Amino acid sequence: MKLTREADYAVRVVVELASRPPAAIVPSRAIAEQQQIPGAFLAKVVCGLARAGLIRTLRGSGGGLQLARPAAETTLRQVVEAIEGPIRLNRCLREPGACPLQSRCQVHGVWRRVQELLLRELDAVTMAELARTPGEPRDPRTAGASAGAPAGS
Amino acid sequence: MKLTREADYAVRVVVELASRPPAAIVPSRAIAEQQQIPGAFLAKVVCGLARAGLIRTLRGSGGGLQLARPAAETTLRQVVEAIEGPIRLNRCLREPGACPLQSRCQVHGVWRRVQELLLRELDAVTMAELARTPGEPRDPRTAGASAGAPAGS
DNA sequence: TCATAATAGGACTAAAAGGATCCTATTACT
DNA sequence: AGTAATAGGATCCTTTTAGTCCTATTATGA
Ligand code: FES
Ligand code: FES
Repeated sequence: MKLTREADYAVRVVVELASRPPAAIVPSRAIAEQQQIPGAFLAKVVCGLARAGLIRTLRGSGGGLQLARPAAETTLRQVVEAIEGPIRLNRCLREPGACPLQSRCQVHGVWRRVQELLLRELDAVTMAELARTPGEPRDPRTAGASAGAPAGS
Repeated sequence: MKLTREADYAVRVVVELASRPPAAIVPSRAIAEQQQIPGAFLAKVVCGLARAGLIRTLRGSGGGLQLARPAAETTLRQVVEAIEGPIRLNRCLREPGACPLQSRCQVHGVWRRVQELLLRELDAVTMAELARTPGEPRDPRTAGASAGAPAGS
């Protein structure tokens, strides 16, 4: 019932890319330092993101990572599912027929409803929104654009 | 991002108990058959539920499981958390300070909001509601206490 | 052009959690 | 007291997760 570490890192990577100028090429090492991700582990995360088509990678000297699409067109759900696969709260929601009791299972409907709610929520958040730093002004120009800033923990 | 199997089983156990007469004593074997849970694994699930105080166990011949409280007073969240521990979508929501970036992390607020939503939803569902079978009538023979071995399959 | 340095890509290994099973202690019934 | 039925806990195996290492690829500069 919790996000994997890899997915957490993935989100940070995309947010970091989204908070830079569009189509900027950023070496993964810079992202690792900025977001406190173990450098060696980052490679694996990047691989998953690239395979899902969310980012583009450029090898060789002067290479790095680049958003494949505008940040506003990538949702939080897409990033998480790129790493973890489709979000299904329970096994029977992933493989219909896995549970022989499904027809008379009273809880099934609840899980499905909650999952739908969760997905809708994650779909509603785009990387562009997350890129606007609430407390720390990364880019001064966009400082006034952000709406109500949620309070930190 | 998915429920553990053990928690899934736990919910079924409590629902099964809730759908019988109040304070009924049901041997775990009957529950295992009714809910298609591996009999040997069920012991572990039961142990967790009993330790959390959700059910009461009676050892020895004629013993079995029993709801510790009225079904209406136990929520879906309580059952899940009894097995999995507190529901926290991300590590930084479990241990504040685990992530050094928390102050400037843009995603944190989103996770917290979604988690809050999820918890509220699970809190709103009681075992009594789940016990009422929506469309399918439960087998009348097994509605009583521990009579004999229920008909197989 | 060729050597070199910088970079991502994928294979590999250790650790943790999940899933399941066995055996033992306890109770009631005969 | 003996016996059968039942939960409780300890234990083992499997799967997933987290992390590291090495290799292939590309641009750059001598
Ligand atoms: S069959 Fe899906 S939750 Fe029970
Ligand atoms: S610090 Fe909690 S999500 Fe980033």
